[in-house]
Amino acid sequence: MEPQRHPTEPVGFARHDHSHCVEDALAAAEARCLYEGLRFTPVRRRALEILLERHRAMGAYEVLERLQAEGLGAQPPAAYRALDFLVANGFAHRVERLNAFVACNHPGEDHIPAFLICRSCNRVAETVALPARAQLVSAAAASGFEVERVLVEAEGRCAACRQSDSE
Amino acid sequence: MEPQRHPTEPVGFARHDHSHCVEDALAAAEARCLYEGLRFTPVRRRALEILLERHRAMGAYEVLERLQAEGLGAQPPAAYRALDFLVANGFAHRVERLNAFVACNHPGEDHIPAFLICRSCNRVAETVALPARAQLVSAAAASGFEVERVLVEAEGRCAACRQSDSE
DNA sequence: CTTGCGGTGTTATAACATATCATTTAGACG
DNA sequence: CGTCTAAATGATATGTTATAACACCGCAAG
Ligand SMILES: [Zn+2]
Ligand SMILES: [Zn+2]
Ligand SMILES: [Zn+2]
Ligand SMILES: [Zn+2]
Repeated sequence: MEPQRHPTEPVGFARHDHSHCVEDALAAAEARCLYEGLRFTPVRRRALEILLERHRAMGAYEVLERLQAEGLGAQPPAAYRALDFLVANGFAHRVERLNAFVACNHPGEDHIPAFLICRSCNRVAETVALPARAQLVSAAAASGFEVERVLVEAEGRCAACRQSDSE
Repeated sequence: MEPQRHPTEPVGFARHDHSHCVEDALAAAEARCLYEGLRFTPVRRRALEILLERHRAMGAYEVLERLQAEGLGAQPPAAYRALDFLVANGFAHRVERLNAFVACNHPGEDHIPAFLICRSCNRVAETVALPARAQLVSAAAASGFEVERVLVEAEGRCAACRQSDSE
């Protein structure tokens, strides 16, 4: 119900002060919405908070469950609408491989995300994919294809899971 | 029901001799299965043929429909099993963005596919993503993440669709 | 023959996503 | 302040994609 307070919760695959990262990201989102005239409604705010709390990719129905528990929308469309808003405005990304959503690690930075997805613990780390995009754009140009959006996702195993495997 | 015979049917976004390309790919798959001791059963063979005929990304249920029409399996698992076999052995790829499958353009070549997906006509062209993989692997190494599989998909518009747009 | 394994048939259900229409709310405007 | 409008939400229903689970069959090794 309330954010986890352990100061070294893993995010992506690194440890960090989780309580601050949730608060900061939420505050930043709030500020940016105000600035850009976007409506950061309770459902949307809470949906982002849910993604941030876990710092994992979460399915829409998983988010929905938590919204329901607090009376913020009871049906699938509520969750999808909130998540669509977050994705459309760069507060979160959709991870195609998992049919799931994850809070953005570089909000407000105008970037092309790339994801590292651990197939054991399902955690997701976000990095950037600019070189991949450049390569693809030039490859595409040969056939007259115009690239609008690029999606880069790597599947593998994170350090922690590889470690625990060999134990 | 029977393969399209138009000699300049588009594949990916280029034109080519489609009738031969279906036959050739099927024969090559057959040969490779024989060589590697894989069982190229009627359902699997026909599923690949269906993907090749269209040379588009097809949903599992779309493939299923066509299999059903020929009495080759009536339920979803039949299609998923056949498609899983094709993907596992490199005869086809899964396009995550579309939750769909497409016959491989470089069978037997041990490659990392990248896809160009036209958001208008839904056609898919396959190209290669080696540089993207290298970049990702090195980015991942910093956090101890081991990349096993890389997925690169670009969304945009093909030459034909851009053309017809401006008309 | 018989035993095991891979492939298939079949049922049921899980998981993900959207169309549609009614209702409410927030803000713009006169 | 009222009233209009557009955006957001509520609610119902349904569509789409994917898998779990178990039964059965055929083939080939032992
Ligand atoms: Zn991001
Ligand atoms: Zn892990
Ligand atoms: Zn391929
Ligand atoms: Zn097109």
